[in-house]
Amino acid sequence: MRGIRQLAHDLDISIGTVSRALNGKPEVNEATRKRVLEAAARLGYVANQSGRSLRQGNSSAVGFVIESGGRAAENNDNFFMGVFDGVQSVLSQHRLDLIVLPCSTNDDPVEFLRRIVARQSVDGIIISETQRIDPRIELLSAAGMPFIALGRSQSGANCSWIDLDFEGVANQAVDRLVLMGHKRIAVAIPDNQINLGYVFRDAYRSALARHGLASDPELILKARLSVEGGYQIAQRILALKTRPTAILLVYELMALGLYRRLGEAGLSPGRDIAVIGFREGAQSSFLSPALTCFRLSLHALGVALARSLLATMPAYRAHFPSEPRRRLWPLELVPGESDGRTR
Amino acid sequence: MRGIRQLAHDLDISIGTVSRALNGKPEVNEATRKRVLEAAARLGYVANQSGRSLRQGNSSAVGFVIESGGRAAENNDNFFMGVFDGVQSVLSQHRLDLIVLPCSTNDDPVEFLRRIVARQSVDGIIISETQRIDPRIELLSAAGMPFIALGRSQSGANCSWIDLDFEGVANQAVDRLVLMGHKRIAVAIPDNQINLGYVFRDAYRSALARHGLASDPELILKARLSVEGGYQIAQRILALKTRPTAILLVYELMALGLYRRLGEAGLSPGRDIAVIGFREGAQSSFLSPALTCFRLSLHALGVALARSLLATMPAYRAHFPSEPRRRLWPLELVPGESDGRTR
DNA sequence: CTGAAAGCGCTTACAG
DNA sequence: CTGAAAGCGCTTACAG
Repeated sequence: MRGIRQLAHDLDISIGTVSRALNGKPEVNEATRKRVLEAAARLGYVANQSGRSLRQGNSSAVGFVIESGGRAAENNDNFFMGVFDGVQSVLSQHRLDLIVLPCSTNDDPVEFLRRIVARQSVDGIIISETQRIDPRIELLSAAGMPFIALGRSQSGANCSWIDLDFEGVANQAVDRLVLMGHKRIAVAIPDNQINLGYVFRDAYRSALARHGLASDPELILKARLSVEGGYQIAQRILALKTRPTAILLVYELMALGLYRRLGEAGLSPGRDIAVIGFREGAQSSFLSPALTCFRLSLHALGVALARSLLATMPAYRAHFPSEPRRRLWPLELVPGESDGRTR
Repeated sequence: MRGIRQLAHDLDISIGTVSRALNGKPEVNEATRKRVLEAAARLGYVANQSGRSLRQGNSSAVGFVIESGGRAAENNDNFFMGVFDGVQSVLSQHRLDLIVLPCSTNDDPVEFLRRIVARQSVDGIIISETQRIDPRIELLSAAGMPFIALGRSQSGANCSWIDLDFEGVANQAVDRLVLMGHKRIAVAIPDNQINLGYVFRDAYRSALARHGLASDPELILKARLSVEGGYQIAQRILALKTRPTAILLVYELMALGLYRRLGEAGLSPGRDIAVIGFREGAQSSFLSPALTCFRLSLHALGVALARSLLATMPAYRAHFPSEPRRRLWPLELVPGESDGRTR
């Protein structure tokens, strides 16, 4: 005999009472509850999750789908670790567990998600790296699985999402650069279909237009979001007839490759070309020159993701009556040395 | 009606036959199997995981426990993303899923693990960031949960582990530096109880001893494994009466902070002090000077972890008859510019 | 080759 | 306040 049956037998009470005591049901006699709780702690009893899930029709877990391998691994970047922590801090208050589900770049992300949904091992899902057109959103909506996307998409008219405020970043960066006298401002965006690339490019164009500056297609540089991508972008900048005097990077670690290639050409970032990165990382202020970039709290972002997700789940909705379903997450400029303050 | 019952009803056969067909049991008539498989694909039927788990007594999942938040997030570093991918590539061949379980730095890692084990939602576990004395190992052994540790520990005489070959790295690095004429070689290690710090320090001392060099306690520098930790180490080096001429970093991103602080003092890494980092990252070769460091395949490491774990699981052991239970993972030196080649 | 039935470990109406 | 029993969705001996 094992499990709850064993525990009930040891205590000489029924499994129903044990279950009720453990789950904090109000009708249990306090003395009984105390005995049960003590025995459970002593024996290390915790309910088998499959048994609970099967009976209750839910899993008490939320899945967070991320990409693993390939490009994901090359982005030397712990963005998600910080976010997980924020998500978890909210979930744990509601006795929900966070399960991270890494989808290999070799697997089809849609099929991967389809299986997760069908197996019913999570009650809600957070998806990330949203594509411009993202069939996963359709899939989740059709399946009735509560979810939230980290990143906007053109798919899913009604779905919840939180996204970084790319418009705000582009505006602040362009304003700052124009104020310093820059007229030829380049932008580095990803070379794949991830939606943030389009969003950032459009925001950059609008910001230029606001200042009466035309957007030059040769200053929109697509590359991998990686250190190496930054190197290649510098390479392309160096080859231009008329070089930009400033560049805006959608991924901050590109700065390292950019710095390196500029250095090899005898150019100095911050002096010869102004550089503004995207998200502040642990390294930003230690680069030479320190990278001007934008700060956000990953923990707070995770908290917001979890709250907005729970707000879409019937069983938790009541706790989050006025939680926004969609949010642009603000970032705050952190001045560095890379944008030519000293020129 | 839903689930397998619905599917069986649609096909007008029993749920037993549907189950057998779906699970590839040999006794099913091929025509029947084909009908079942087609209907399942059409309707997107996938067995409810709780139902399966409860009946089979296993979960078809392996858990990978990592730390999230706090220090983990500050290590700007995608070590685990690459490893996950390797783990998954092996698991998927055995119809096992990978579930990553982030343990918040606010939670007690032992309690966290205890719950995971008790709930029986994974069949095997990979733990990481092994401590010198790690009660999790005791816990897993006592519970009879198959597991493998990424990182050696003094706990768990018989447990499986894979660890990086810190001795090999220390030996290669010290040999190389001594050959270049260095006699005062410092080492940067973590300021917490993670076992790799002790292992690396001991390996460094032995390597020095092999060359007849004494180990000077003031050259063993403890700091956080972070960019900032590297900055602080440079600070302390600059304050020393007799500075080291070379330094070995157990965490490669410390190099960024170190470079920065040396630069502020008008010193040039590679010229004024030789630097050797630990693991090659996406940035290593783009730093100025490019960091001399050590290469390993994260994917291959993940594959090895998964194989060795499966070798400890009764249901899979037969597939891995001669898989080593313990392994030191070799790293290969990648020469850069930071160790004073040019001096 | 297939069906009927038991039972995995829980939670929860229901009866007392 | 507690117990006995049903049943969540599966898989698998067992019988035919």
